[in-house]
This record gives sequence, C-alpha cells and structure tokens, in this order.
Amino acid sequence: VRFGHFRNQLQGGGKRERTRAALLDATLRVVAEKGMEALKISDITATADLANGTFYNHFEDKDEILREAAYGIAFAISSQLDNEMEAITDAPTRVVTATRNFINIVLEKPDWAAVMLDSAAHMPNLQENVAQYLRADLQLGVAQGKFDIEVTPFLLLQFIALISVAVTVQLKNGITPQLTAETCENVLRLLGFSPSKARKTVAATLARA
Amino acid sequence: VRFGHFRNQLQGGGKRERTRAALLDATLRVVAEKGMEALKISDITATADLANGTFYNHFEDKDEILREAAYGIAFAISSQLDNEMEAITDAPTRVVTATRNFINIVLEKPDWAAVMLDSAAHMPNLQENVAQYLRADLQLGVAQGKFDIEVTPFLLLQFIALISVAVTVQLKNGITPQLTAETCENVLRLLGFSPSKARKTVAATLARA
Amino acid sequence: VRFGHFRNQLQGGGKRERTRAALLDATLRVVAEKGMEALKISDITATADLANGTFYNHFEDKDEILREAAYGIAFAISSQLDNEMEAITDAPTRVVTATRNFINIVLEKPDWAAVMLDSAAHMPNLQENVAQYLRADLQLGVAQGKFDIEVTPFLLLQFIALISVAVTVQLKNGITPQLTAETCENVLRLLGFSPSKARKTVAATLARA
Amino acid sequence: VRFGHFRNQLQGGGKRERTRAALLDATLRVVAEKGMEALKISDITATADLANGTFYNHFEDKDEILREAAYGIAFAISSQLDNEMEAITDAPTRVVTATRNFINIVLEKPDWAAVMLDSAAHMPNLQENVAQYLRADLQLGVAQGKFDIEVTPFLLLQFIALISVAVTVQLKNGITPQLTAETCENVLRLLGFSPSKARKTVAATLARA
DNA sequence: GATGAATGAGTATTCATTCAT
DNA sequence: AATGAATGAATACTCATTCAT
Repeated sequence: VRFGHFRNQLQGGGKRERTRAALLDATLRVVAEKGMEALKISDITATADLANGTFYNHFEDKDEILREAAYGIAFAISSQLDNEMEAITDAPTRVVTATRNFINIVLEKPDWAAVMLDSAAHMPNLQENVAQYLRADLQLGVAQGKFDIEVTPFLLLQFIALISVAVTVQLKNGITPQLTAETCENVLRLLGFSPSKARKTVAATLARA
Repeated sequence: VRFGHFRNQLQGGGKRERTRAALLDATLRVVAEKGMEALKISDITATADLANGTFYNHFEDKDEILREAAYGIAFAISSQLDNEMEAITDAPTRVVTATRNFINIVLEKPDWAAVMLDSAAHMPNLQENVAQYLRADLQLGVAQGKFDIEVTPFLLLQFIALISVAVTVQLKNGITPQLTAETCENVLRLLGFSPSKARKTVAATLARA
Repeated sequence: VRFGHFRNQLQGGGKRERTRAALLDATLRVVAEKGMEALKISDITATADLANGTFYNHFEDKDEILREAAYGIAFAISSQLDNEMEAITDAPTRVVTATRNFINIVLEKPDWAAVMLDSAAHMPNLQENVAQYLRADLQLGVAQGKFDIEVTPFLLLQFIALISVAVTVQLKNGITPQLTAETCENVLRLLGFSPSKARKTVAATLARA
Repeated sequence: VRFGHFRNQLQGGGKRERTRAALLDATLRVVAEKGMEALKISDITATADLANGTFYNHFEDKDEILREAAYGIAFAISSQLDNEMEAITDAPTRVVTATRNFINIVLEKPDWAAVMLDSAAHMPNLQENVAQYLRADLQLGVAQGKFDIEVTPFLLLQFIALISVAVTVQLKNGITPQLTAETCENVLRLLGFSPSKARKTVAATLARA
C-alpha cells in the first residue's frame, strides 16, 4: 500500500516523507487485516514494499507508529466531521448528524475503523480528541434545554460505547444503515429523549442528508 | 493460586481435576494482572505452582483454557444472578437489579472482570450466555408494556456495552456506586424510560436491595 | 565441546547441570577462538551442540556466562596454584614459583588464557581473586625483608601486566620457557632484586621444579 | 568535533582534507567516549557533523580509519617526545624523561589515550612506532653500561605494559603524579637499577623538568 | 564530494510446544 | 500425571554499506 490516507495527504514531501507515509498507510492496512495485537514490523514493511530496517529509520517501535497512525486518523475524522456540521446549530441535530457521519466515515475506511476501535482500548487519551466535539455538542444541548443529562466523562464513554458497537457490528456483518439509525435513536434516548421524539428527530435529520 | 473459583467449585475430584482447576484459576489471575494479550503459558503454570509441561496434559493451547475459564465465569455469574432474582417479576426491576448485580459481582472479582471484558472482544459468542437472561427480561418488559423497544441482538450488544463501560471505569478508577446507578438509569432510558421515571425506578429498586 | 573444564568438574549433576557446564565450556572455547568481542550466543550453543534457545534456560545474557566462566577459571587456577605451593615459605621462591606456575597453567589451557586476558579488561574485579594470593606473598616478602617495595594495588597491577605480557606473547608465538624465566627475573627486579640475584633465584627455583 | 588534532594539523588542505581530518578527530573522540568495540560509523559521522555516507568517501571501513587515527597519534606523540629530548644524552635520564613525558602527553589527551591503549590490543604493530625510540634508548643505555638487560622485543613489551598500566589507572582514577614517578622507578628496576638508585635517578630527573 | 534514505544480513531474545524421565 | 530441560520458529532490532540525488 504505497497510496493511502497518509500518502495522499502529502503535498510536496521528499522521499523521506513519502516512505514515512507509506509505512503509516501500511500500518493501517495491516491492522485492519490482522488486528493490532498481531501487528508485526515485518508485515508493515512488506506491505509497504520496503526493507525491514527501513521501519527504524522512521519510527522507534510499533507503539510509535500506531500512535501516529491513530492520531492522524483521529485528526482526519475530526476534520471531515467539522466540514459537514458548521451550519448546524440545533444540538440534537448536531449529535445525530455527527453520530451518523462518524459511523459512516469510519465504515467507508475499514482501515481506520480497526485502528480507532483498537486504539480505544490501548490509547485511552486518543478518543479525547474526537470526544471534544461530542462534549461541546452535549453541553450545547443542555444549554438549549434539549438534553436531560449531566455531561460527565463517564457519560461520554457510554455514548462512545454505543457508537463503537455500531461500527463493530457493521464492520463485521456488513453496512446496515438501519443499525446506524437505531444507534442515533438510542443515543438520543440516552440524552433524555422519549422513544417517539428520538425516532422523529433521527428520521428528520437523516432524511435531510 | 491453587485456590480460586474453579478449585473451590470442586466437590470430590481426583488429582487431575485439582490440577486442572488450579490452571484455570491461575489463568484468571494472570489475565487480571497482565491482560489477555500478555498471557503466557509459563505464567499460568508458574502461578499455579506447576511445571511448564503440565499445562498440556489438560489443555490444547491458550485459547482452550481461556475459553473454558470464560465459560466457567459466565456460568458462575449467571448462577449468582439467578439466585437473587427468582422472586422478581417486574421487568424494569429485574433489569435494574440484574445490571446492578452484574456490575457488583464482577467488580468483587477483578479476576473475572478482566476475562469477561477481554472475552467480549475475543470470544464474541461467550456473552451470549449472559445475554440470554437479559434477552428474556427485555422480552418480558415488552410483554408487560414497559419497554418501548424491539429486542434485537444489536440492542443487546449496546446494552452490554453500557455495562462494560461501567465495569471498566470502576475497575480502573475504583468502585463508585454512583456510576452503577447512572448506568442503570441509562439502561432504562435505552429501553424507553423517561429520565425522571428512570431515576425513580432505579432509586426504588436499588434502595430495596 | 561437551567435555571441558566445567563438564569434568561435575560430580553427579543432572541434565541441567551438564548442559550448563557444556555452555560454559563452549564459551571458553569460542572466546579462545574468536575473542570475547566477537562472542555470539549462537556460537556458544552451536559449539555446545545445543539449540539456540537453550542458552537462555541457563544464563541471562553473554555477560553472565562470561562472568561465570571467568570466575570458574580464576577459581580453578587459584586451586592449582595453591596445591603446589603449600610447602614453600620463602617469599621470593613463592613469587617465582607462582609466576611460573600461573603462566604454565594458563598456557596449558589456551581456552582459559583468552578469557583471563580479556577479563582483565572487562571485569576489573575478577583479577582480585588471583591477586589476593600475590598480595599475600608480596607482603610476606616485605616482612621477610626480601622485597624492597610498598605493596599497593598499583604495584599489583604492574606485576600482573608483566605476567599478562608473558602469556600473551607465548600464546601467540608458541611456548618459550625462556620467556617465562625472563618474566620471573623481571618480576624480581620489580620487587627490588638486583639482576644477578634475580637470575640466580630464578635459576635455583625453576631448576627444582 | 570539527577541530581536533588532525584538523589542526592541516596547513592548507582543500575541503576533502578537512572532511577527512574531521572524521579522524571524531573517531578519536568517539573511541575515548565509548571504547573501540562500541565504535559505530554513524557515531563518527554524527560527531563530525557529516552525513553517514560521507565516511565511505574517505575510508574503506572502521579498521582503516582506526589504523590511520592510531598512526597519526603515534606520530604526534613521537614528535612531541622528540622535541623535549634532543639534548639529553644520558640513557637513564632519557628513559625516565620519555616515560614521564609519554604518560603525561597521553593523559593530557584522553582521546589519544583510549585509541593508544585499545590499539595495543588490536593493532600489535602500531606500538612498534613508539617502541623504536624506546629501543634506541635502551640500546644506548646498554652501550653506556647503565642497563643490565638484553634488548629484546619481549622486554620492550613488558616495558610498555608497565607504562600502559600507569596510563590506564590514571585515566580511570584521575591524574596522580606519584604513580607516574613510581612507574619510572619500576622501569629502571626492570632495567637493572637498584631500588635506591632508581629512586634517586627518578627524583633527580623529574625534579629538573 | 557530500548527502542521507534504503537496504538486508546478522544477532539477540522470547515462548509455545515436545518429550524423555 | 507431572516434570522441566530442550527445542527452534518467530520476531525485533542494529548497523555497515550502497547508491541515487
């Protein structure tokens, strides 16, 4: 995989940057294929069509490249989420949109999904990145009198857990928009919406997109 | 650890059974201490005060012992849950009680918690065991007209995800009954309860216990 | 090399001890052949006709086995030196005898020589072992009014340096008793003997043996 | 280290010569810091602030640069020794002066010391260079009837060994002129001087300097 | 001539698994 | 059945060396 997210990202970039990006992209792909625990340096370099030792010209060890890959993805996801949400001001709409978009973005890039899901377990502070946006929207909803919650880190984790399940299941069983919609509804229920209002809100929001 | 869940379980049992139980208990402990990925056969046997090779007299490989350990725990949890719930007929009360009890049972046995949580990721069909009870209660709630849901495997997974987060966080940060209560409320919200009704139901149920 | 100093040393000893001794003996041989810096674990195990990983069942790393091998040799040399010197009471005679014997013992076992010489550089405190005997004899000579010296660690090091040269040269160019005799004379000169007295003493002492 | 012995040596010299000198100086410094065995090409070039590959524009391999560095130092030492000794005609005085000066020169340049000491072990023929001067003085002393020795390569090696010990110890424990004086006395003892005459000669010679 | 990225052979180390006792 | 020493495949990591720019 010499071309992937990181490689495409590159504007100019000398050979060094290109190789580095190739390694990062290879890492995503290998993790997606075999999981993070089975990740071997030799898999990465083989996938990137590079010599074994080349890895060490760019990264200290597995952890470092995983961390960088995960941050790169988190940043890319954040950017994509941002793009489509600038105009939305209604908190529930924002939350539903973000949830749906997040799930879809990740499902479109199974390479990213694997690293994101595994990172959750191994790099607790990574999710923070994405969670920032979520927290802001939840607080907005509270201010707007729409959400009946207290915004705590614990609530965020439960929120994220619902989304993770949606991604995991669809990654395994195939994309099923219905599940994404259900997840959005459940998320709203978690935030205090009644079942019927959750359903309507989700229907209205997703219809628009 | 020659004495733990499995070793105590044993009624009669010859030497073979005792050794086998010691290996299972050692596995729980080692997973709790170092995590499932870092699990080494030699750790298990050392912890069980047995020779290296003894492992293979009882189990094929790591996966097998993990599977058995996990099933053993799942069964034990189910049994404990059952015990305290026979008399309860109201579905919401059952769900809240089960959720609270499950979290507490697991937190009391951190050895179990580690295997349960890791198993979720690595042995997808294990949770089924515990999930059976849950499914029944949810269906009961639907029949009683208390839950506004469709009982799907996906919903069960999201339900379980909320509980897993509660366990993970308390395992890491220390036991906090408040978080368990919150989780129960969130679970009821997921099932269609309004925030206030969820709160009251949880308060009433947990007060009783 | 399954049979060498350490292997022969063994009286009873189970398999473990035999393997351990084989590794130590192999280490001596490999160091003698290729030098301490070029020492590879795989050379040791190959020489001992063992699998690569077996090394780590017995030693942490190269340093550990080298240290043990060196101490083993130092102890063996000390023992041999002791044996032949119990009866000698005259300090100069003792020093000459010890010097000659030490050189000869080491030259008879080129495997030992290599480790001893290299150890001098890398394990400064090892020589201490052998140096103890030397120090005692020098002090004896001072007490007997035979040596015109102050016994300092520095003097011991210079003393040892003379002997090391004698070993190194003969190891390289072949055994030459004349050089050993010269070394003995030089040693006595260092201790304050006149050239002629040194010569006579050496001649008398070495003749006897 | 772009400036050191070799770099300063350069009179005119194009870029090529400057780079080459920088590599040699870097080599000295790295050996002094980490020892000859741990010497890495990349350490040399990094220390010289040059690119990795530049090394190979100037030297075949590690051995070559070490050899050249060692010869350069040996030559420099010889020159310095020469300077201060032209006027001395009495062999014992020459020997003592040379011994003292050699030790001091080397101790003043720890970079040199490390290479010299290690070279002794790895480049047997290097010492020859410095040994030439020594041999001449010893022969002079024999001709003057001052030294009761036969000038052999072996004797030279033992002589050098005494000096090496003096350097090694002071390099490690700090400069101690007393040890240098002792070494000079021991050297004279080796050459046939009585303890008292050795002491007087050394005292007289070193006092003058 | 200098650069420095890429190379890949060489080496250390781990650990599941076997098997003779 | 238990033992535990031996095994060796798997893997990480280093560093001298090459070569395109």
